[in-house]
Amino acid sequence: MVKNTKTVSQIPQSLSEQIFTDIRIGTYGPGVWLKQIDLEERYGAKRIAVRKALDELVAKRLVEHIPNRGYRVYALDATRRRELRAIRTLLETAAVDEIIGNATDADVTELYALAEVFQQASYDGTVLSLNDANLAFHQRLLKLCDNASMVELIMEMRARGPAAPVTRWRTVAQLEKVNKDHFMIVEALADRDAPRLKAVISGHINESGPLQTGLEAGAE
Amino acid sequence: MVKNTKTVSQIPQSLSEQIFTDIRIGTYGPGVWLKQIDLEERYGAKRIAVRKALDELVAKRLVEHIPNRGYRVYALDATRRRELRAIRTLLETAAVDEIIGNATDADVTELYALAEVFQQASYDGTVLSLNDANLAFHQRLLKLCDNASMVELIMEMRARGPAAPVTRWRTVAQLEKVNKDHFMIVEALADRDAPRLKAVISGHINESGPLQTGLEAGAE
DNA sequence: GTCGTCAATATTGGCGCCAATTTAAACGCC
DNA sequence: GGCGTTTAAATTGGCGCCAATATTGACGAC
Repeated sequence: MVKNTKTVSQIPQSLSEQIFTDIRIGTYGPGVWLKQIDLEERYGAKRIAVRKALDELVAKRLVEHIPNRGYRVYALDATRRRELRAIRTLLETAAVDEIIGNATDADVTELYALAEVFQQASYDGTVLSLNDANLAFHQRLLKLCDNASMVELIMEMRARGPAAPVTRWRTVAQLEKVNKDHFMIVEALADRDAPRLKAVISGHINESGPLQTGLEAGAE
Repeated sequence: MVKNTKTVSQIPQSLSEQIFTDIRIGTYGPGVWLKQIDLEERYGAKRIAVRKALDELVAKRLVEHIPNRGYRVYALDATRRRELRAIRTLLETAAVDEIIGNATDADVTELYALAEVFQQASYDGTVLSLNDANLAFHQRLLKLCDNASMVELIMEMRARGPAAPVTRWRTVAQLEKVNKDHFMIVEALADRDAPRLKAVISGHINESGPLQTGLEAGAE
């Protein structure tokens, strides 16, 4: 129906977005030091650009800056992750009422297609394409929310969460769970069933990356 | 009871905080261009520091950056303000349950004292001291919320809102309303009455700066 | 008199260089 | 042989300079 597969932000990427993507993919794990010289070489960028990008990532809470030491990938502890999930649950379930109120049949059809794209990617896709497909699905869903500021905030909170390989898509079982969730979301939306949609989304946030092993954060 | 009047962040202020304060106070109104040279002189800072501070404020959504044009104070339109109020209402009412669960009698006493400090400042205080007193009250209230990330987020959302003289503390009547709200908040908290506290806070957010005149935003 | 064009001015923004600080290593002392 | 101290290397971070870009004002044509 729709070919919105990986048209998220392909070609014109700023440096901070490139680094962001690499953090998401797992190139730089939690706690890893981001040396300016390395980044200069890797992305073929000048010193100034690297610093600016790093400062932007600090503002986005993805990287922490320690004066005269450098920048390192932020490592969320278990408490922070829990708090973040609580915030996301609150925001994303709150958005449901508006979403359901605005959803047309065409929207439901498109979302179903995007859920299928993700399912396909979960078999033959890379970590990157999985992330893209997942992002596309959720962005399409949130587009139905009138409150644009709320949508931005939700996306920010999603970005703050732990990166991909460490906590998500870790096992096939979890991937299956996510897939199932997506289709349940579409279903609940098709039925205009707000309570069910909220329940599914809540579960999607809180049960997709369960039982954190706790052996991250202490890199280097 | 407590002398926490203006011990918010007095002496060791970063440049971005200084500019932030000036925006809040109304030195720089919405839409005003922040020329780097002017800021250099005003705060006696170097060019680099000014740029870094401005970039930080951009990240905080208080200033917008237009390439090769410069930085200007962000001017929220009516829609954005409404959306922001909705977000704040959602977050701050959600925090109420935890707040009530954790509140001790000592907390209530301290909050009452802070409400009185604000009341005093509303008679003989400057715009700055009013802001400080208001901030102190709300920070003390939020300290009762376990979810530290949520508290941070709420403070961020508060900071994103419109600055002081334009929309808030505009009339004596509004100031009275705010004062009354503060004491109603303390009262509802003393009674551990969650629904009432939520209602008061919701009103505090949505009715304190009512009926925006609409004659801001177009400065320059 | 008004509009379009062009020069002059002002402002932003990138870059290489160097000082300040930290980290790692080597050395010598106990 | 282990540990504290000193020295050397590496990294970060600030700064002045200059090019790129936008804006203002003046000039001239219609």
